[in-house]
Formats: sequence, structure tokens, C-alpha cells
Amino acid sequence: MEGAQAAEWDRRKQQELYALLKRRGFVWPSFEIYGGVAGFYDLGPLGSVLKDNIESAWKRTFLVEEGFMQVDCPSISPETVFRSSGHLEKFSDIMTRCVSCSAPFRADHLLSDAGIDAVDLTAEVMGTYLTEKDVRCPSCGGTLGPVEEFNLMFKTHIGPGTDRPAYLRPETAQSIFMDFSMLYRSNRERVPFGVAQLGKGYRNEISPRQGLLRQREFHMAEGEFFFDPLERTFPPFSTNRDRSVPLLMASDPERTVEMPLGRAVEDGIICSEVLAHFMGVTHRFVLSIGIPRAAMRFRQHGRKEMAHYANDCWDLEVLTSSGWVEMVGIADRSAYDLSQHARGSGCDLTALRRFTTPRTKEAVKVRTDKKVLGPLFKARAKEVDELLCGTGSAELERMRSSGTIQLVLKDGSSVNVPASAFSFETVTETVQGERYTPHVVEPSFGIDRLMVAVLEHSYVETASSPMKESDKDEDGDGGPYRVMRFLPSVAPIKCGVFPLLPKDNLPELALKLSSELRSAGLAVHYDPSGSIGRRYARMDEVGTPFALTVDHRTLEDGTVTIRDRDTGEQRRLRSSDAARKVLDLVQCSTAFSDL
RNA sequence: GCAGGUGUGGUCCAGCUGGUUAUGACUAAGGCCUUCCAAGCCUUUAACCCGGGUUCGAAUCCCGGCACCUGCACCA
Repeated sequence: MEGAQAAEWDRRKQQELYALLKRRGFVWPSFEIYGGVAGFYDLGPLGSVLKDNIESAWKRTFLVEEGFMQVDCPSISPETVFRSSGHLEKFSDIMTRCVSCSAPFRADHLLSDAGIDAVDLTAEVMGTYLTEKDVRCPSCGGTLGPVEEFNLMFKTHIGPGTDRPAYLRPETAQSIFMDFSMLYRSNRERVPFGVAQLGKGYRNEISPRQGLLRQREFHMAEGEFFFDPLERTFPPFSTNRDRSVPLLMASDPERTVEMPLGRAVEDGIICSEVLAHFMGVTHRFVLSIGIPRAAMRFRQHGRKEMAHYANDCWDLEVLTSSGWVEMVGIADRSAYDLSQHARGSGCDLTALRRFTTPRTKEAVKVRTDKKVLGPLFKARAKEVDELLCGTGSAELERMRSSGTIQLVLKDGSSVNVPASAFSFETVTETVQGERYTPHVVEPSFGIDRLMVAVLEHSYVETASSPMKESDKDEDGDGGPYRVMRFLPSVAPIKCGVFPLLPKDNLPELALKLSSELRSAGLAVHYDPSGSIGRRYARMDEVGTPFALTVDHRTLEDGTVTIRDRDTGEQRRLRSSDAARKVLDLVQCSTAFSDL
């Protein structure tokens, strides 16, 4: 069903990989000594570095290359935030359960089937209605149990007592919207601009089954790119216009079509250049951490799947042992989030659209004479003054010509204002621009899922180590030879350093070499024990791309061997050049074959 | 959350018609050997998911919890 490539992941291979991940210290279930809790995982010594390296690659793409500004905000937010964002409502289901067959149902769905509009009803009220209308279990006809609210957000409280409810964020994005004005100012009041945040998100999943793919606490990296919806073109898109990507359109969910992003925008398949640009950026980033091109596709959300305010939404999916899995969601969320928070907070979250030339506008202004208003209205003078200025000049003119100028004050009383209390003045105003709410395109990355994808796509099983002479079936059933073919940039350890034998001063030389590499900023692993083949194998298993070995020739001419993980090939280098060469190899500025 | 299955050293597994010193392999650690790809030999560490019950005696039978697998539901 999921295609030949997924089928290649039989259960044995998957277990083999997950055993390796635990054995070598990449990842394992949390709280194991207490029996564990579903949906929580610990990243071990290698896993946490791998995650950092993926995040570093992400920062390089979004912060350095795309110029996003970074923020780092709290994980806990007061309830009002999620009331505005819509999470309080959208993230919770009001559930009921059949007493006899225990099938779960959404109470609001059952009520609307019974002809009652259940929107905005509380769980309690829904329960009452269900009883009144004698709604029964649709599958077996049994009675329904109590109605309960289930929210996917973790709830907590700020301070003592329970009167300040708060939630752990289900995504990192909201704080960026709340900080919009500060960020707009940081960007010297110019749109477009992007803001990024890396951090944890929390979702209290009902039953997180697919292991690392669906966790209750997970790493996210999100970007929010604010732009003016009236700008039709987006110049940075030129870097991605010709990039060809596989698209699975909502109109034809059976067929993946490969096409350049530029054409997809022209043909109206992708809604804007901004959205297409970030699909291109995402494609480039995911390739850069080692996911093969063929294992990627962009899937467009259908109308129903998409939130009502969204214009267009594409998921980057990667083929894994669990089939195609969403790794990144790239959505055009229009002005929804900023508008919601503007309304909820009463604060202005708009930007200024500057006119190319400031517009001058002639306006007739009301000018009041306070010397007349003060003695006449005393304490009420201020209110009358404000009313006069607030009333349009045209309206005042009309009233003046009709003879009486009567204004109604807040307390309901009305006052007559003499015509001498104000005059009209024609002023010319220059208007620099108009305020508008920017739209936002949100690329949202699941870092843990990307890590799983990197691990699975890096994992290779072979019959024997790369340079083994005879391919004879070793009688030991130690399983296949396992290699993690990480790209050097994401590999947790960049280089192994070994003495060929633990004697003749070789360990001392190797230790010296290893500290030289460390000083150059390289994560190295020094290992003097066991046969050389075993040590290479250990490094292959954790995906270390290179290994340096000090041997007896080192004593004579100061050269060491360097081994390439994927081919097993070896070259000799001057020991004194080793650190720089390995650095070049890791940064991919030199190829192994050019050494 | 429901139904069914499963839970034994770091990993994979045997034992599970109650009584064993709980089997084996891999890995790991130490040593011998070894001049480049998991070689060999010796040694060592290390396990019955948690809690309760039945029983003279529980890894084994029963109940509850937790976790994992399969299916259903859920996945804004």
C-alpha cells in the first residue's frame, strides 16, 4: 500500500535500527526505571548532538541564509492567549462514550445530527441536551455516558490557586504573533521580515502510538514570514523559481507531479510566490541534512483539511518505515493570527504600507473656541469640546444652517452650542501610508521527525565491512554489518582517532592527534581497544564519517592513514595536516578522493 | 480509550502443563595475541516490567497498574 520502498523496511530491519539507536546512545524511552510513559523520549549522548546538528543546519538556512530574526519565548502561556489563537476551542473535543459498547463520540456532532446547533455550548449543557433529546449510541443504541471535555493542551496554573489557568504551548508560533510590534520595530518598521523560534511544543495526545513520530513533548522549529498581501511578486523567489519539486496536488491526490516552483505559481497550483519560496527553502534544507530527493514530496491540503482562514497549505512528507510522514507544514495563514491577537488584546498589530509618494489630502477641521466653551459649560466643557471635534465638519455645517446645534452628552442630557464656539479650518495633511495587517506564511518543522527520517535514511546494512577481503559468510550470527551514512555536517562524531596497536608509543601519538582535532573544533572519538576492524565498525555504526589511524610508519615519516566510512578507502596524510584536512572534509570543501 | 496479543541482562531470545545454580547468542569491560576492516583464546559485569494475591514454594497461575505490538477510535 505504501509502495515498494516502505515495504523494504521489514520488521526485522526496523528492530535492528531501533536496537542500535538504544545501544549506541541515540534515543530511548523516558522514565524507563519507573516503567516508562508513552510519548516521551530521552535523547542520549549521540542523539542530542544529532538533534543539535540538525537544528544548526536549520538555523543556517533560516537565520543566516534567509535572514530571519530569532526569538526565544516561554513554553507556558496564560489562557487568554489560546482563547484568542483559537486553540482553546479547536484543540479540545467534547467527548461522550456509550455505556454499553464504549464507543467514543463527539457530543457536538451527535447534537447537530439531532438538529441542535451545538457551537458554543459547554460540555454540561450538551449533556443536558443529549438527555433531553434522548440521543442514543449511533452504533448500538445504548445509553450515552457523561459528557467530558478533552483538550489536547497540557493545563497548569500560574501562581498559587487555580484562578490563573495556563497551558503549555502546543506550538511555538503564538509568541511570535504576540511580539509582532516589537519585532516590526526591530526590523526598522519594514515588511516583509521573518521570525524564527526553536523550542519545545507539548500535546497531550490521547494515544501516541507511532513511537518517535508522535510524542507528547517534542522539538519544533518554526518560522513566521510576514508580508504585504498586496505585493504580487517576491524578489527572493528568484533563488527558487527553477527548483523542481514533487507536488501532490489536492486536485489529484493519486499522482505526484514534478515541476519547477515558478511554474506551479504561474499555473495557480501554489497560491503565492512567498509560499512557493519557502517550499523551496524547505526542500533545500531537508536535502542538506541527508534526506534523499526521491523520498520527499509536497502534499497539498484539501479544502476540508485546511483551517478556514488558510489560503493554501503544503506538507513536506518523507517516506519512512511508517509510510509517508509529515515533517514540515508550510501554510499561508493570511492575517488570521495577528487579527485574532489584535482583537483579543486590544493592541494594534498592524504595519504601515508606505505610499511611494506621500499623499496630500485637504481636510476641513473643526476648531473650537475654548474661551466660549469654558464659561458656558464649565465642568462639561471638555466633553462638549470632544464631541464637537468628533463630529464631522459636514454634519456641523448642516446643523448650523438648520439653526440649532444640539449635542447629546453621555449622561443623556442635550446641550445647545452657539455657532461662535467653533469655526472651520481647511488644512492640507500629508499621509505617509496606510495601516494594514500583514499576512503570514508559516513553515513549521518537526525536528524529532526529521531526526527519525535522517536516522532511517542513513541506516544501511551490508554483508561485511567495506574493505573486508573475503565475503565469506562469517559463521557468527552477529547480524548484518551496520552503517549510519550521516552527512558529515549532521554526524555527531566527525572523526575517530586510533593507535593501530596499543603499544610502541602509538597511543601517545594518537592522543596528541586527537587533541589537535579537538582544538580545531572537531568532535572526535579516541579508542585504543580491540582490533582495528572492530573500532572501524563501531565508528561506522554511529555514523562517524572519517577515522585517523596512527601506525608504525607514523613513527618513521609522520604520516597517518585516513579512512572514508562509506568506501573503506584509505589515504595517507601528514599528521600535522590532519586536523585541517578533516575540517575541510567535514565542511565538504574537499572530497576524499582529492586528498 | 476499547478489544486481542506481548513484557526475561545493554540487545535478541530459551524456560512459562508451578520447585532449574534462569539457557544461549550478540554487545560491553579487563587481559593475552595481533602491523588496518566486527579474527581467536581466557576472564568479568549484568535480567524475570511494577504492585498485590493464590501457594509450603511464582519468571511460570490470578487481579490491578505501566509499556509495547495489531485492529478500532483519536491525531486541531
